[in-house]
Amino acid sequence: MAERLTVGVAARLSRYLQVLTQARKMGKDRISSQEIAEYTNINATQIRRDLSAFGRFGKRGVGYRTEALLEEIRKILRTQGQHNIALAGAGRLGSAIASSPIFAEHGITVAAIFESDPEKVGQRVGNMSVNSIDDVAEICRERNIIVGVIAVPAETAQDATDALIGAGVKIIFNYSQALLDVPADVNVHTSNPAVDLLYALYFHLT
Amino acid sequence: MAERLTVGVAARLSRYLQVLTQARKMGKDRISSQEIAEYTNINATQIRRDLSAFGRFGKRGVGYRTEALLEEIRKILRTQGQHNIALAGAGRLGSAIASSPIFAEHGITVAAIFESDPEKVGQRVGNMSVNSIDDVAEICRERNIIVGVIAVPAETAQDATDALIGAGVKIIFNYSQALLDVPADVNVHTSNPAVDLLYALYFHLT
DNA sequence: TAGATTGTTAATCGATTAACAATC
DNA sequence: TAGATTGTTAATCGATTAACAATC
Repeated sequence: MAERLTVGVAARLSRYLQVLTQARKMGKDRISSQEIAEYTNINATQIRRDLSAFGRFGKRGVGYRTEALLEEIRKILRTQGQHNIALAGAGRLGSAIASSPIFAEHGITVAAIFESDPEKVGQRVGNMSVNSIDDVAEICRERNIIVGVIAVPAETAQDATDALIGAGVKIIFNYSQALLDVPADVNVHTSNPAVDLLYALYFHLT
Repeated sequence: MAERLTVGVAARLSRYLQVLTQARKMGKDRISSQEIAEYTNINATQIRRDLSAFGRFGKRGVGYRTEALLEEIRKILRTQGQHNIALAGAGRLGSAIASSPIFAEHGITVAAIFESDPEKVGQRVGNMSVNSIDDVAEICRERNIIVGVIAVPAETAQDATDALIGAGVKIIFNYSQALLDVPADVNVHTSNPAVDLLYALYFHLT
C-alpha cells in the first residue's frame, strides 16, 4: 500500500475532485492548474505539486484532461466505491439533505432516515420512508452503514449520535450546534455555517 | 490596528469560538485547552499557543474562563457586531437555513429571502415573506447586506449569484454544486458535504 | 503541599511561493 | 516557431509537537 496521505493533501485532492466533477458536467475536456486555482483558492503551483507527486498527469502547454485527472484522484483517494449513509432527522434540514443530488454524484446514497418522533415515522421523504430510531442497529448493519449525518436540533443531537454509534457508525457529520461526546474510535465533523461566515467576514473587514 | 491574522489562525480561532459558545450554553464556567482540543481535533499545545499570542487569558492549573475567553476571541476576530445576510432560494434547503437557530447565536440575521420562481414569491418562510429576485438590489442596499447564501439548484446558481453581486454582495456561500464565476473582489465559499465525506472516508479506510 | 494546566521554548515538518527550464 | 502550461527546484514561512518550568 502506498503512503497514507497527509491531512492537507487529502483535503486539497478532495477539492480538486469537486471542481473536476463540475468541470466535466460543463463539458470541459481540459483544465489547467490555473483554472482549478481560481475555483478552489488554492495556489496553482501547489496544485501542480500535489498532482505531480503521484505521476505526470498533465501535458505541458495544454493542461490536464478532466476525465483522466478525475479518475486518477479517485484512485489516490480510493473513493471509487459506493457508500451508504444514514441520516438522523426528517425535519427541514434532513429532507433537504435526503433530496439533494449532491451525494449521488459522488457515489454516496442516503440509505436510511431515522426519527425519534413517532409522528414522523413512516412518512415519506424523497423516495424513502422514515424509520424509527429504534430500528437503527438492524438497518445500519443490514445496509453496511458506517457514516451518519446528524440533522436534528441540538437538544436531541447527542441521543441520535449515541444511537448511531450503537449501530456501528464510525463517522458522524454533525449539522447541529451541539458538541458531541463520542468514543475515541469515532470521528466527528461539525459544520457550522455561522462560524464559517464570521471567519469569511474577518478577511473581508480587515 | 493590530496585525492581520493568518488564514490558519483565524480559522482556528473561529473553531474555538464555536466550542466556547456551546460550552457556555452547557453551563461550563471553565474549560481547558485539552477539552477544546477534544472537540476541535486541534492539538492542545497549538490552542494555548494561538491564545497566548494575544494575551494571558488562562490560569495555570485551572484553565480558561469560558465567558471571558469567548469575549477575547470575539474581539480578536472583530465579530461583535450584527450582520444581515441574504438567502437565495426558498426551497427545502433555503427553508432549513432560514429557520435555523445556528445564525442568531452568532449575531447573524437572515434578513431577506429571494426567489426567481413567481409561485414562491410572497410565501412565508420562517417569519419572513419571500421576495422576488428582481428586488434584490433595493433590499440589499436598504438592509446593508454584503453576504449572500446560494441555496438554489445548480442550474440557477450562477443567475442567483449574478443578481446578488449586482446588489453589492461581496461574500457568497455556495451550497449548490455549481462552480461560480465571480469578479475578483467577491469571495466564494463552496460547501460540499459529499466531498467532505469522501475525505473523511479516506482516513477511515486507510 | 500535590496535582493540574498554562505559557513558552526549541526542534521538526509540511505548506507556500516564485522562478524557470522542459516541452507540448 | 511562438505561446502556453507543466513539472521541479530552492527558499521561506507557518504549523505542529514534545517537553517542561512556572504557577494556580
